[in-house]
This record gives sequence, structure tokens and C-alpha cells, in this order.
Amino acid sequence: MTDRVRIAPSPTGPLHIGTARTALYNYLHARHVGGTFILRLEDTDQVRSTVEFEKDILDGLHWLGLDWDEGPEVAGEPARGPHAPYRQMERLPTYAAAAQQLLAEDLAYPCYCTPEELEADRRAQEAAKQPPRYVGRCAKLTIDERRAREAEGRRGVLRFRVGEGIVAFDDIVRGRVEIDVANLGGDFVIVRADGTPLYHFTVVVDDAAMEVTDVIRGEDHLSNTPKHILLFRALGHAVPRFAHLPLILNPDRTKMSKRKSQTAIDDYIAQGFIKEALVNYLALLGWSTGTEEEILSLDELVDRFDVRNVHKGGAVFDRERLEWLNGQWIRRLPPDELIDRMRPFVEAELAAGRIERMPSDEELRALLPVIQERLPTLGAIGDLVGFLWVTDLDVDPAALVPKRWDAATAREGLAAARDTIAGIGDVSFEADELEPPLRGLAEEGGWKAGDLFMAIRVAVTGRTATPPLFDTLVALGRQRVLDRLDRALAVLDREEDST
RNA sequence: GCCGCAUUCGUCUAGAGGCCUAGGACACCGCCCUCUCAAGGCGGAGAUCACCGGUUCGAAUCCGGUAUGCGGUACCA
Repeated sequence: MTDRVRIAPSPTGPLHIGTARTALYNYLHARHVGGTFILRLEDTDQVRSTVEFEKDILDGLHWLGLDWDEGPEVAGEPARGPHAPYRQMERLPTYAAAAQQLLAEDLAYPCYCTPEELEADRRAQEAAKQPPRYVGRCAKLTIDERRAREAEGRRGVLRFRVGEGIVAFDDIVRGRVEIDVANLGGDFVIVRADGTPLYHFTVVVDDAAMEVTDVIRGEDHLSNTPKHILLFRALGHAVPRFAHLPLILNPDRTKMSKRKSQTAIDDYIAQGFIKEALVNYLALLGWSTGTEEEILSLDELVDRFDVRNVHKGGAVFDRERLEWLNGQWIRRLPPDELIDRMRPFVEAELAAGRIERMPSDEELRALLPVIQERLPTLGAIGDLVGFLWVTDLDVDPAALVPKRWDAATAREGLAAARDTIAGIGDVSFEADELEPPLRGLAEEGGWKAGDLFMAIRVAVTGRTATPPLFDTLVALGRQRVLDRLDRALAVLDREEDST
């Protein structure tokens, strides 16, 4: 049988970095071995699950390019795959049947303990320095006793009998793991009093029903795996293989969390990280090719991926490295592609009022040679060249005066530069045509070219760090360059008056 | 507390008994390039391979213990 793997997110929050990586590893495995990648929504936590989160997760996975072979119906699109539905709240009858089966075979039993009773048990165990576990008060209730509770109007939960013994399994990444059933905390609840099933139960029923062969998931489920194995056996199903992935960590090495790190994929998208970089980075967080290759596309990753090489230790999420990879991938984007991906970020600048007009695609294309290698993220576009799309520039008078110069020199230099530039015709307004005369001017004035250029740069852009000056002048256009130089001169004059 | 898992430069990692005076990358520092900023090139600093014992002619690699960290221990997933 070919491998069947799945990603089973819970729509209780936006797509999380950790979920994205788990999805990626499952996807890479499926594609590498020619297996099937299934998406299943685990929405049994009705209190926290929302359709908005569900959409967010699906959109995020699509954005990353992780397309599934089998999954739920979404927005009119019918469900794909032979085991629909793929949304747990639509599979309630399946769980009810499985629960009925366990109950009939006495592998599970109704428990009528109240929250108060359970809380008291827990407290007593704590006081006695015992590990918390269900004491089994309802484990041996007779049929009559059960009826009596029901008659009192009590609604029981369903508990699974864990029995005793050692549960062992060979985890693909961790090797052999053995856990004594005695440490599982006693018979655990598989169906709530309101009849809805719990995670440990649904995950097993579904993995069995969907014929999942390899469960590739986060390490936080490692300790729960014996419960799953017991359930698979009780239900009479084959136990799948397990591969527990190392956790992604906060800088303090605790499990990555919203409190301490940015965990939503959305946020990275909004900042201008591109999917190629995110996929590449996530793939290498906890796995490596074993070679020194590190810039890898999704296809190249598929080609090289092997779950058996996944690491055991957790990995700290390093944003700096992600940014570096992002820059690498931005530089590899074809021009049209870059423009398409950049446009929303320029639009966002416009919407935020940081620029005043939307540049055309031609304008953006002309800029590409000087900005492509200067963008660590797409969101940096406004910061880099936003000065091109505003009418009035705020210029700090102090910045107009290069370090080695005084105000008078700056005034003189800028005035001379204005004349020189004014003398260059519109048709000749190209980088190659601008540089020689301005260098000549610096020489005549006895200035260092760098100082003159810096004064001009600040005058026309308002910044000390910009793309190359002459390309920048061309992008601004002759008239705007002259206007801004005039304004800068006026600013310098005003400063002089006020001192 | 109990159970489980983990531990190589600050970070991501290479490493499957001799090729390791531990390699690469990010970040950091310096130099080159250069009109600034990037990008790129070159170089540097940075790891007693958590610790202690053992096995072996030889251990980052095998075994045992200790420590530390993390995860699990819900009518969350």
C-alpha cells in the first residue's frame, strides 16, 4: 500500500508556524514517496473553532503551495477523496458508532463522576504526592447502577479502559519508545457528556477510517501516542507508523508561542516574506539534506526529503536567518513575478498614506535592477524607495550637510549641482549621462565626490541610504530633482536665517 | 510530583569509532568592491561536541549514570 499521510489542523487560531511545518513535512513525505496527502479539519472543540480560522488555515496552506489530495469541501468545491467528510464535526455518526462498539465490548464505560468529585480526587492525589489519575469510581458500575444515575438526570462521559501493561512503538525519528500504561493517568474520556467526541478518540477513528499509514506530527503528541495505540487495537485497526517531529522553539527554548514569538503565517506574509523562503526555511528547521545545500525549492526539497533524517532536538526559530533566505529568494524571482508580488505592498503603503500615488508596472520594472537586491522583504519597498511616490518630502536640514562639510559648503554644492543638472536636457537624463558632469563638478569645487553626492541624495530623497544616486535621479525625473534641490536650498537658507 | 523526549559555535546544522587540530550557513567583526545602502568576494572571531564514568589501540560518534531543558499528564488539540 502506498503511504497515506495527513495534516490535521484544529481551526482554533490562524495558521501557526508549527502547523505549517508539520504540513510541509507531511507534504514532502507524500510527494517524495508518491503517496497521498490528506487534509482533515479537527473542529471538535466547538468553543474555540471558527470558520474564519478554518479559512485562514486553508488559505495559508494553499499560499505555501502545499496542496492536498484529499480534503473537505470548501467554498462550493466538493470534498475530494474517498473518505469524506474530512471535517470532524461532520463525522459525528462515525465516532458514535465507534463509541457504541467500544461500549458494547465493555472496552469503554459511562462515567458519572462530577467535576467536583474529580477535582477532589485530584487534590487528594496531589496532597499524597501521587500523580493525577482517574480513580475508576465508575469503572465497575452495574447496568442497574448506570440506570439509576441516568434516572437522576446525570449525563455520563464515556471513558476508555486503558488496562495495564507496556505500550511500545518504533518511532521513525525517535526510535523505540516504551511507556507503561500505569502512567497514562487512568481511564481517559473519549466522549464528552454532551456527546461530542474528544481528540484522542477522533484522531484514531479517523486515521483508521482514512487508512493513514504514517502519522507525522509534533513531538507534543509523543506522550499521548500510547493512548492512540490502545485505541487502534481496541477498535480492531492496524496501528500506523509514527514520526514525531521536534518542536519549534522560542528564543528561550520553550515551545514556540504567540506570547514570545510571531507564530501566525499571516504575519509573515503581511511583512513580505515569500513562500519560497518560508518553505525553504521551515524545511530546514529540524531536518537537513546532509549536504551543504541550503537554498532549495519545494521541488528540490521533495526530491531530497526523508523523514528518517529528521532531527530529535527542538529548533529555535531564527528570524534573521529567515530574512536572509527571503532576500535570497527575492533575488531569484523573475521580474514579472517580483512586480506582481510587490504590488500589494506598494498598495498597502498607499492605503496607509505613506505614499501618495501608485506607480505603474513600467515604473516598478525600471527600478528592479537597483531594488531587487536591496529588499530583505517585500514590505521593505516603502522604506527603500517610497520617496519616489510622495509630493512633499520632509528633509532634515542637518542631514543635508555631509559630515565633512559645513552649511555654507552644502548650499554652494547643492546650488552648483542644481545648475549642472539643469543644464542636462530631458532626453539625456540617464544615469550614464548624469554621472560625469557631477563628478566633474565635484572636482572643480574641490569636493570629494562622495560628499557632493550625499548632499544631493539627502536633498532629493530625504535619506542617507538609498539605491545608487544616478538611477535614483532618473527615477525621480529631471523636474522633480530640480524642484527638490530648490526646496533643499530654501531649507538651508531658512536655517541660516534662524541662527 | 510522575512519565517521556532531548542535549555539537549565540542560532540553524554537518557528523553513523580513526578522514575532526569538529565542516557549512545566519548573525557578528575586518578587508576588498564602492557615491550611501545593499548585494557580492576574501578573511577573522566563535563549540574543552552538557557533565562524570565505562567499552575500545582509538569516541562528538557505543554503553551507564548525573545535570539541565523541554513536552505530556483536560469533558483542549
